[in-house]
Amino acid sequence: MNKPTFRDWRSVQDEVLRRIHAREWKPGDLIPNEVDLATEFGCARTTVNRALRSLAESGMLDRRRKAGTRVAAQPIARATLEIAVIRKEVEDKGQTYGYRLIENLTELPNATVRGSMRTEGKLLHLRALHFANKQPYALEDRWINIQHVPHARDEPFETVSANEWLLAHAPYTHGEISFSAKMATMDEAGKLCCPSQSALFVIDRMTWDNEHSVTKVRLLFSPGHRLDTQL
Amino acid sequence: MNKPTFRDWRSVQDEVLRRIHAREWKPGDLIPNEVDLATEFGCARTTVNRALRSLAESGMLDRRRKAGTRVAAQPIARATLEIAVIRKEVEDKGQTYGYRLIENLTELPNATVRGSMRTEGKLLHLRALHFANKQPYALEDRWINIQHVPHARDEPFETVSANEWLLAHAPYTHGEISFSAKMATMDEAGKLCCPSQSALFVIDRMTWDNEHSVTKVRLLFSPGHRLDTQL
DNA sequence: CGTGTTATTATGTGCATACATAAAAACATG
DNA sequence: CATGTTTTTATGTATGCACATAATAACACG
Repeated sequence: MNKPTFRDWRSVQDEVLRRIHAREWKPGDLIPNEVDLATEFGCARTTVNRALRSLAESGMLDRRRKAGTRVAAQPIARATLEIAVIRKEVEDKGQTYGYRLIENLTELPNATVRGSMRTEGKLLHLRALHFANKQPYALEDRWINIQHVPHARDEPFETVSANEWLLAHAPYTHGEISFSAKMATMDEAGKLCCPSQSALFVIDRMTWDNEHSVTKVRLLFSPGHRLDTQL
Repeated sequence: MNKPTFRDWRSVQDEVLRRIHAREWKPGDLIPNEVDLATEFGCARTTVNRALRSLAESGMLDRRRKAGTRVAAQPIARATLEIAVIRKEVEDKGQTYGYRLIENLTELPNATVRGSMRTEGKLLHLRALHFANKQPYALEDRWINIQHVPHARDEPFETVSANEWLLAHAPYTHGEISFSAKMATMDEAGKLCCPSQSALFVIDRMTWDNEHSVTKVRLLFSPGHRLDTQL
C-alpha cells in the first residue's frame, strides 16, 4: 500500500481539487479536518491550512470554525477582472494608443452626479476619446471632485488622460464599478464613429478616498468590445 | 518616542495601506524588506509576509524575490465578480424567480460552436428564459457536450434549469467568461419582451472539465441589467 | 422541557527557525 | 568588453508549537 505524501501546499491543494473533481468529495460534503488531512498527507497542519484557505478564497470551499470545511455547494464562479489603465489595455493588445480631449469644464453637476458623489459646488467635467490604432476605442465622461483633488484644476489633460493622471496623483481607498449595455445616442455614435443606436458596452466607476469622492467616470466602448477573463 | 506595535497581520496590513494612501510610500516605491518591517512593527516576519502577500494578491503591491516589494505603480483595479446561479441572483434581489424551457434539441452545432468546444457530433442545445417577478430576466442559449455529460440527455430541463443541473452534476475545472453588449434581434426582443434593437448585456461562458468541454452558454439580459461590484 | 452555562472542537493566527528559490549584483575569465 | 559563474539577498514556504476564537454540542438546572 503506497501512501504518497504531499509536502508542499500546492500539491495538497491539487490533491484536494482532484478529490473534488473526482467527486470523492461532493458539493456540500464535509471534508476531514486539518489535523487528519495533515496526518494523511504527511505534512504540517499549517501546510494544509494554507492550501484550504487558498481554496476557500477562490470560492471552492466553505470554512467555518468548529463547523469544519465543506465543498462549496455552489462553486460561485469568482471571475477576477483586471481593470487596467486604458492605454495599457490597448497596448497589451498590440495596438497603438491614442488620446484626445474633447471638453474640459468646471461646472455644477446635475443632481444625480452631485448626489452620488456627495459634493457641493462645481466639479471638473472632462470628456475625452481613447483610440486604438487610430480607431475610436472608448468615450470617457468624467467628473472629478476638485474640492478633494484641487491640483487637478492645474492639469490641462490635453495629452495625459485623467485616467492616468488620477492614478498617479489621487489615490483611492475603495470604489464601485458596474457593467452594463446602452444604446448609443446620436452624439455618442458620432464621437465613436459608429451607427447611432449601436449597442455599447458600458463601465461606470466611482472611486473614494476614505469619505471623499474622487472621481466618477463612464466609459462607453466601441461596438464589439469584449471584456474577457478566466474562471 | 512612542513606538506602536502591530501584533496581528491585519493591523500590519492596515498600517501598510495607510502609508500608501498617505503617500509615505508612493506608487513605484520600494518598501522596506520583511525583516526590517517585522523589526519595526515588533512582530514576526511571518506576520509581515502574511500581510504583504495578501496585499500583493489584491494588486496593491508588486513583489519579486530578491528585487523586493514595491507599491504597484498602477494599482490594477481587481474587480471580483461573483457569478452565481441565476436563480440565486434573482432571489438575492428579493424578486421571485421563474424559469421556462423554450427548446431542447440534440443537434449538430455550427462550425463556430463545434470549433470552440472541440467536439464532434451532436450536442444538446437548450434555449430557456429566466424570469424575475414574472418579467423576462435573461435569455439563455446553451450547448452541452453530451459525449462528456451523457446523463444530461435524460434530464428534461423542464423545471430545473441547465444552469443549476450542471452545477450539481457536471463539475468543471476551469473556464472562460466574457462580457459584451449586443443589439437584440427580432426574435430575442420578442422573447425578452423588449423593443427590437435594444442594447443587451451579454455574458458568454464556456467551461471545461480538464480537456473536455462541458458547456457553452450565452446569456442575454433584459435591457437595463447591471453587473455591480466593489473595488 | 426549555434555557442558560460550560466544555469541546475545528479553524485562525502568531512565532522562531530553517531551508528553498529566484533574481539581481558582483565577480571572474577568456 | 562581453560573457559566463558565483555570491548575495529578499521573498517563499515548511514545521512544531502555542494560544485565540467562533460555534457547536453537552450539560445542568429551574
